[in-house]
Amino acid sequence: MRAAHLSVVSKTGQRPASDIVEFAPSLQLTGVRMHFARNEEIFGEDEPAEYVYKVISGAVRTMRFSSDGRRQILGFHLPGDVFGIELGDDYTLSAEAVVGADLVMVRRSLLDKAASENPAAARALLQLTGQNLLTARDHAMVLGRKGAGERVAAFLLRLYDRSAYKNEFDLPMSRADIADFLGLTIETVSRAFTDMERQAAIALPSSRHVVMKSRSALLELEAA
Amino acid sequence: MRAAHLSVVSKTGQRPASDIVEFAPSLQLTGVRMHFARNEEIFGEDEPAEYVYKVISGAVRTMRFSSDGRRQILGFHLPGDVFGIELGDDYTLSAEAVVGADLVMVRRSLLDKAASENPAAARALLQLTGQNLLTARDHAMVLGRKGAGERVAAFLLRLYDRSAYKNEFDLPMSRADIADFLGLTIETVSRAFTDMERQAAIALPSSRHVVMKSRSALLELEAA
DNA sequence: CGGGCGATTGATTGCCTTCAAACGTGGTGG
DNA sequence: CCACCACGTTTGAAGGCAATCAATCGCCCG
Repeated sequence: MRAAHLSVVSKTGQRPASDIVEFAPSLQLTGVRMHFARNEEIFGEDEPAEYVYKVISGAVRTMRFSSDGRRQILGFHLPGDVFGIELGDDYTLSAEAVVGADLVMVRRSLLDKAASENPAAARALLQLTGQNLLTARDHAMVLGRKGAGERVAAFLLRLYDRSAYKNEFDLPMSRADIADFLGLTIETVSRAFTDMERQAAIALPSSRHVVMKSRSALLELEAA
Repeated sequence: MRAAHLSVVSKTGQRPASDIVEFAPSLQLTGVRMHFARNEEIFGEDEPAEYVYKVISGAVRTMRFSSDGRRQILGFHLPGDVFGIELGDDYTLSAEAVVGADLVMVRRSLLDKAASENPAAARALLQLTGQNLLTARDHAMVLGRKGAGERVAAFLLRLYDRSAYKNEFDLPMSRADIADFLGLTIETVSRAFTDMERQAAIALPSSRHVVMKSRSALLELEAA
């Protein structure tokens, strides 16, 4: 599983197809489209950072582990998102497919070359990194200063804003993923969902499908 | 206080002096040296991001506030550190001097110009942003998955590693600052210090002076 | 010497975790 | 087709850790 992408053949047997990744209007690079199965590793921490990825469909989680095995999910990546950008030689986090996912992988050397030759490309790369930084800081705010209910509300609101703006959306990730993203436990996340349903802020036709019943109620629950 | 830097004269009456900031060996820009008094605001969130700063002496905290007033400190900046880099028009966080601090402030337009004209400068700017991202992710790990004692131990270890490598060092910031950085309360931080002293991992001749007695003990306390 | 602020310590509360059990659902094999 | 199993989720009960509330201490400065 670990080296699946090195051979450019996923263990699920998908054939690669050439594709184009648009990092920005002025930065388009060719890559290879790949499919990863649910829970399949895309890359691991400390491996050489050879590729950059863009999500076509599905969802990806990036994460780090502490020495005693605790997992912190640093982000979820949805269609259109780019992940796996590194400045050093190795990945500083791991990535796995949350559900079956189609990705385009672009050789990192291509991106580096574009950035060094083309100021607009360099600018786009900086923008992407800067955006990641803003997101990480927002998340630090959530982790450092919000209670359980507030964290889950913030999570749903952010996911809602990122989804194609419909009144309802699917959660690609499990309660365990959400818990490890928010610094909580599975049970606490589950209870928060139940509470929000009880308060008629959302409805849960199934555990992975969320109906927004009152965005403003969620905003209040987010509090901070 | 808020607009102190716009006139390039601190309210403490220091006269500015021209100075050079080295962002990287290949990126040196001229700026103005300024002094900020303890707790003086350097810039505020949503203000135009007109300057970038480098710490000459003292210490600076960058932070954000939630709507209900809770404060999250995102980082402490010590001599040699650069802060205040933004990609958008406005600052996305606030900065204050933790103790009296000498800073060099460089017009952001100078940095942008250098980055757009000089690939090495663009590279240096990207590196700085990327380093900030790594730091933010490390901190997310601390906030999301560590207990109180572990957080304080991690904080001390990181500060120790950043200090001129001596066996002891001063804490420029208050317990309240540490608490708001680690997502804890003043009391919990204080108890963690007391515990570490009791376990002979550190000594506290005064509340702001730390003597490293056993780095390995602290590493164990950091656990994750 | 007094005042004020930051830090420490103690007592109690409360929220989240932990431990435990039951539920539901999707997939598989009989 | 249905029984059964596995896994994810929900729910309940109990415990623990950090927050809160409260008081004292110590130190710097006036």
